[in-house]
Amino acid sequence: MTTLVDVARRAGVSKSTVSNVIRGDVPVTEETRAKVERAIAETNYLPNAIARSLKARTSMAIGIVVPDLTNPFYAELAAGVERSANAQGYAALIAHTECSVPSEREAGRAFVEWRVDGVIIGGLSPGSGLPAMLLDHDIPVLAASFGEPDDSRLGVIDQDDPAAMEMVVDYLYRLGHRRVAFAPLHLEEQSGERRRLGFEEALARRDLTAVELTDGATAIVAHNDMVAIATIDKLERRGQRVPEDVSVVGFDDIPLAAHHRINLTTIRSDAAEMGQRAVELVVSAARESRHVAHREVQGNPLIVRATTGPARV
Amino acid sequence: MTTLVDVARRAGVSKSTVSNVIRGDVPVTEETRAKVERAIAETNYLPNAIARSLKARTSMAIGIVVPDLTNPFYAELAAGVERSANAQGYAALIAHTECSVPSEREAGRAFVEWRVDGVIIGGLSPGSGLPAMLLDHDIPVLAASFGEPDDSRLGVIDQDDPAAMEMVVDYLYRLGHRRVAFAPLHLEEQSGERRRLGFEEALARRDLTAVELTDGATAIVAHNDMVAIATIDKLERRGQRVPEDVSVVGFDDIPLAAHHRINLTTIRSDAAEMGQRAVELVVSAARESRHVAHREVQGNPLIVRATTGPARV
DNA sequence: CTGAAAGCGCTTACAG
DNA sequence: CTGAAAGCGCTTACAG
Repeated sequence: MTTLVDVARRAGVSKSTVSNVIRGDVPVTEETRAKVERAIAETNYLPNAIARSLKARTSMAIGIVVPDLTNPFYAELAAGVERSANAQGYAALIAHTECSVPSEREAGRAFVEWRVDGVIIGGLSPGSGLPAMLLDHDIPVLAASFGEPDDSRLGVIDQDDPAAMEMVVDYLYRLGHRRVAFAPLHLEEQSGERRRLGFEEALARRDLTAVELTDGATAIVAHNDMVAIATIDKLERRGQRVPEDVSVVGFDDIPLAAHHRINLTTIRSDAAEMGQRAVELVVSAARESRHVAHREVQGNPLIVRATTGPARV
Repeated sequence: MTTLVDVARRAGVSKSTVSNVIRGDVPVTEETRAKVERAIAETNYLPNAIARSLKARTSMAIGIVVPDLTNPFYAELAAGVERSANAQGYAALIAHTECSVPSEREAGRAFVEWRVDGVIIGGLSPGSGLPAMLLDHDIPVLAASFGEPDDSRLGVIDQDDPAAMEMVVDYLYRLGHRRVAFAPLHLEEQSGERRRLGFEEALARRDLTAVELTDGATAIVAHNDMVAIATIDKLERRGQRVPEDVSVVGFDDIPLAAHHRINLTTIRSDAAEMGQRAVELVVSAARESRHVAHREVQGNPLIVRATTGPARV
């Protein structure tokens, strides 16, 4: 692999000069610039980012951790992060953790070893030590789509789960539903409990309590769209009709939710834009070598489609 | 951020010694090891991977490029790659290109600047210069799920698109379909043409030629499951029934294809296992500093489900 | 404007 | 077994 000194030798200048023309923030004679550029082109030289990072003390890389790339919500979040990171000149390191504590620990270690300039977390195991670990190593961290601000250094782009659950329960209540169940995530995820709690509190305000999934629910509120879609699958294979026998509502509004054959009532959440905003916040924190320490909440409207209807009497 | 010399100072030894206990391949007194380990624990030290990489001349990172993370096929491929890369101690750098030539160029530049040890490509724009560029920089490259072996240095885990298309067309032909159309990808992708070509050749063998999508097709073969699912959506919104009026077949067998409400007839392809195998091949090539230069073909069975039926007469 | 020198944080022979 | 030294490929003041 050709290096800076190869180029310098070929162009007959010092390596400082080559570095100067590459970075472009030091004036250079038109003539030397031409010589150097020719040498670069001839050797197909591309600077070694590793060496540059070592000296510059910034990796120009940002980490992203998602529980499950296979869930369109996280895929879009990751894609959004990747796109805007690149646009700002950052590389994206990805970790897919399945909310397993060892994976999270591994990802944390890798990210600090790589000295990433920031990390964006899409989901975590309950009580995960990842954010604190990263924060303690002076890496700005932002929790996207979840997160109690238990650590004031943490950045958060949150969803208002309780408010969303209140809307959902209100809507179902008006449709006459009194036996409502919650379909949790298969993974133990941090905000999982928060959604379920919000759901239960909304029920309690109406003097209702959640029923078991298998206990004759007339409506099911799922932790997210993927769970909702899987729930519909199970229900229908058992011969129950959605929404005639049971209503189902999701969370996320993944693209598939709008499909003619799915047509899922759900809570909208904009993963791509969340990813983009997350990068903005993290990158500006990194540039000022501080933590994000900022919290904002995304609005989450209810989208009514065709998997919900009046309660069966 | 604490460094090796901080640890050395605290432990009262040289930095070589600290390095020795960390890497563990040079014998060290039990006593010094203990001192060093204590210093490491007290300072929360984690070695700087960037410095290590610079010296070791291997980044221990592998790049992955996918056209669209949001397509479950690519998401699973990426997840498979990420998982096995991590298992082997490699970090995963991701690029989402949407088959745009500038994104591909950017990704290529970033990967060689980072001196990644190898890259796995899930899809590319037609005639893309990416593989050659990487290969010329001595980075092993593997094309997963597509790829003419136009460059013998390239690794390929291919699908036998012509054989798959022959199976599909054979199956539809037996069901009586004679007016069959192809639904292409919205992105211009390299293997897109190959699938369509295989499809047309299979038709030609039966003295048939493809009809336009809008020209009264009784069956539609889609480039992949996502396209098939979108096609079903369009068809049904127009009031056509699947499969009564028109049959639809996909390619990939993404998890959703098996959903009760979708139940898509499709060609199976195992993205996760392809990702894992790809990492195996690329990592062993990297270790021996050679190109992958190996080609294998994944088997792709036809999975008949409920979006296909006898041709409407 | 250009170049020599120091240094980023490690690893790796090589002495001792 | 332990440490001093050189070097990975850059960048960054600082002379000239």
